[in-house]
Parts: sequence; C-alpha cells; structure tokens
Amino acid sequence: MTSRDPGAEREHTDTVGFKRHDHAACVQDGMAAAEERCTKLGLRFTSVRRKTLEILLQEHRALGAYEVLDKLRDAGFGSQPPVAYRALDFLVSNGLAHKVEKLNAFIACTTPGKAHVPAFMICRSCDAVAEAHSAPTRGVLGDAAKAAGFVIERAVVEAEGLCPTCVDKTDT
Amino acid sequence: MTSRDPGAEREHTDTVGFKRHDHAACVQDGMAAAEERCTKLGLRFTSVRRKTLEILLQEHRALGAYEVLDKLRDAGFGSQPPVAYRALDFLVSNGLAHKVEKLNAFIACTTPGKAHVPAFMICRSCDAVAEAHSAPTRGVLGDAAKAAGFVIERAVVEAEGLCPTCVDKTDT
DNA sequence: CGGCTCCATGTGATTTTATAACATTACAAA
DNA sequence: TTTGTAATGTTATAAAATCACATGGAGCCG
Repeated sequence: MTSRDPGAEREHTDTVGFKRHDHAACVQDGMAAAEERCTKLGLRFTSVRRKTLEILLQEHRALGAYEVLDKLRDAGFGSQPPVAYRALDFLVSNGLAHKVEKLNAFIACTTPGKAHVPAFMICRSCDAVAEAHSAPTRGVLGDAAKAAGFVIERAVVEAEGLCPTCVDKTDT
Repeated sequence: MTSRDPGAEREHTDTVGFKRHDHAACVQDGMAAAEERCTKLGLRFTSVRRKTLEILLQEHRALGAYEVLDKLRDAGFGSQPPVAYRALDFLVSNGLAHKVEKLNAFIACTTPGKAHVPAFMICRSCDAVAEAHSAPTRGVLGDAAKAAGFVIERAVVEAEGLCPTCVDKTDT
C-alpha cells in the first residue's frame, strides 16, 4: 500500500472511468503487478524494460516510441530507436502494455495478468486514453466472423471521441 | 448490370463472406456507386480520385499508400506521396474507402452510401480483408463508454485471424 | 574458475509511412 | 473574362519502424 497524498493528485484519468485518482499509487501498483507477472512467467524484467513501463505508467495517454526513447535517453539508456522499440515490444508481447494503432503509440496495460481484448477510448481533445474491455467474438462482429468462417485471433477496438471532462468543457 | 463471365472469377473474397465472386462486376459496381454518391453530394470525382478508387477496388486487401502511388504513377499521374495521400484522404473522408489502422493501409468501402462503422477481418495468412459492420455504441464497449461518460464519435474495429480458405489449408 | 551460449543492449544506417510548404493549373461562379 | 477556390504537382522533410551487426552480461556446464 501507498500513502495517499491528496496534494499529489493529478487531473489524469483512468479506465475505471476518466476519474481523478491517486496517480502515484497507480504507478506503483502497476510496477508491482508487472514485477509479479514477470517473476511468475520467468521473464527478464531488465532495467530498460522496467524504466519503459514506468514511463508509460506515468501518464494515462499513449506515448509515441520516440517520446519514450527521449525519456529513456534522459534516464541514461541508449538513444537509438531500437532501444525503445525492443522494450515496447517486450511489454506488448507479455501483456504489460498495448499499442494504440490509431495513434501509433503505446500505453501501459491497466489489467496485466488477465487475458483480454483491450478497447480504448481516446479523447481527441485532451489525448487521455482509457482502457476498457471488449469481446469481439460476441456481438455483431462475432456473428459476422462466424457466418464468414473467419477465425479471430487478435482484435483492435479503439473509439475516438470526447472524455467526460472535455464533453463538459464543450457543452457548457 | 455487368455480363458475368465465370472464367474471369478470381479467388478473391468479399465481405459477404470470404467467397468467390464475380470480381469484374464487383469493381464496376463499386465505381458506379461512387459516381452516384459523388454526384449526389456535389463532390468532384476527378481522374486521380477515380483511378485511386479503381486501384483499391481491384483487390480485396488493403494497399499501402506507396503501393497505390506506384500504380498511379504507372497510370500517368504524379509520382510524389501527396498525390496518393490526397486522393486517399478524399476517398476516406467521403466514405468511399477506409484506412486499416493495423496495416497502415487502405481499402475500398464495400457499402458506400450507408453511414457505418466498418469492422475488418484481416487474414494474417493471405492478407485478404473483408468488411463487416460493427456497433461500438452497443455491447461491452458501449456500456463502458456510457458508464465513463465518454462520447464515441468514431471507432476502429479490426480483427486479425484466418479467413475460411486459410483455415482449411491449416486444419487439413 | 574458464569458457560457452543465449539473450539483451547499443549503435549506425536504412526503409517505410506521412506531412509541410509552396508553385501551378483547372474549374466554376460572378 | 476575371476572380476566387479547390485540385494537382513537386521538392523537401518529418515521423515511425526495422535491419544488420557489434558488444556485453547473466546463467550454465564442465
């Protein structure tokens, strides 16, 4: 558990709604979950990988690979693209982060450990991204796939629009 | 109506299942629908745009912008990237084509005219892409968005897997 | 310990995808 | 015909991603 400091709260939002929350705890919990998962699976959670996840966890928005790379360089790691891409690939492959295709950018997974099909809600105004879960094998797409005889292995579900905060700003 | 020549059939597949079909008719019908739509909306369906759509309609798979550009150049149009990107933007903006984010590539719309959220089924083995329709405001994602207060404006739904033809090849 | 192997990291160069900026041309309305 | 706007063309550059190859470090085997 983390000591919750109200003064440290950010305006960031989380899947569990685009709500205010204790972001420091959010980062720490994310790192802890990742540690645990890597240990369990026998994965090497090296320092670049660790730092990369930490960078992603810092914000609830998707970061481009080069944005991540900049921060990695600042932290003393290599400065060439593969450094970032490899770490990101590791995180994505092992369910610790996702790629948001629409943005060509990456974001930490909010529920590592559980197999899931992430569904993102991307705010076009403030760039906040929240992760929900989808079930592409059900619903309209699932039916279409079944009818066509298509076997779904992976899926990308991304919605673009306005988060609650930005809707309010606009409506008013 | 087009004269249907059985001998001209290809192994291409269509949304309406990944099925064999009269592809020549498929292209012609697509062009005709586009003409009609542009006339109705007062859009300028110029020759680059026309040719670009024709190129996309040729295949039921997504083509990269540079692939399209090559074909445009061969057809006597400009050879610089903006030529292709602008024509593609026009088609996408006006519902005549879609961008497949997962592939950074473009594909002709199979149901222009109807407002819809396309849902793609991408075969990882033969690259065929079929378009179905989704309803992101319903189902799990819709519920999550509603609960979070997120307003969905656009959505990307893309499933990757194996088309019926490739499933058969594999199973056997 | 020494050596081996495997994977991770670092770096330079390159490829692929996409846009910026600006000149020129075609079109359509006044 | 003039005039404004939209479309096209070209050069240049930016942004995203990968290739190829050298180096380094952790774990294992003897």
